Amino acid sequence: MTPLGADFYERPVAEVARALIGCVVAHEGAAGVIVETEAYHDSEPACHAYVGLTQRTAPLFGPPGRAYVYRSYGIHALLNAVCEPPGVGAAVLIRALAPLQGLELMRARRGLEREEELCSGPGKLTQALGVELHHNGSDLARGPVRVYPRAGAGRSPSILTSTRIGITKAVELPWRFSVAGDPHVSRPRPPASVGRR
DNA sequence: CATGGGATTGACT
DNA sequence: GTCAATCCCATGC
Repeated sequence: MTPLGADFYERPVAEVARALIGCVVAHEGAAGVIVETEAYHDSEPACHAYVGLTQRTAPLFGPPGRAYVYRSYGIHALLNAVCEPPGVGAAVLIRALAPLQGLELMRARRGLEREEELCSGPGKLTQALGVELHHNGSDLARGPVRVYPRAGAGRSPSILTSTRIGITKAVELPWRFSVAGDPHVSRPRPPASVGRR
């Protein structure tokens, strides 16, 4: 299986966020299917890159297909995929996974048993996969954190479009994408009626 | 150099 | 439902 290349990420960030649903993230003996994402772009104030090029935001303005990992609330590492051409600050936040492989490793890292709780949130999935701050800027095609295309010939999942959560600015943008009815999506879960496609 | 604010989670009332 | 934990870094004095 060949990981997704830079060309996959070098297009409008909301488009990539939707396309990443169903793709697979793998690291260090564990992997999961992406069931929830959010898009961020330097043109809107909820995005870290809104402040322009700084030490913190440099990876966002770099080449697409790299990881942007940062610490949230002093506790959690959050994983993003950098998108759009160099010079544009944009990324997709990976918000939730359906555990696929390495479940026992995930349980050990999380200190939990229930499969639904292993990766159902952006801070949870990084802990379950063992993704840390030092992965910031790493290449998502070359690893150690890798992203693979949607598996097999199966139909694409039914995807809900809703507003992003946990932010205070630009809350109206419909840039949260999730698999309809999937139990691994983080809370609050979008209502089943919102933006179904 | 000091300060303030999070793209969250889990424990507790 | 409420709330604290805890650290990076952007900003302002």
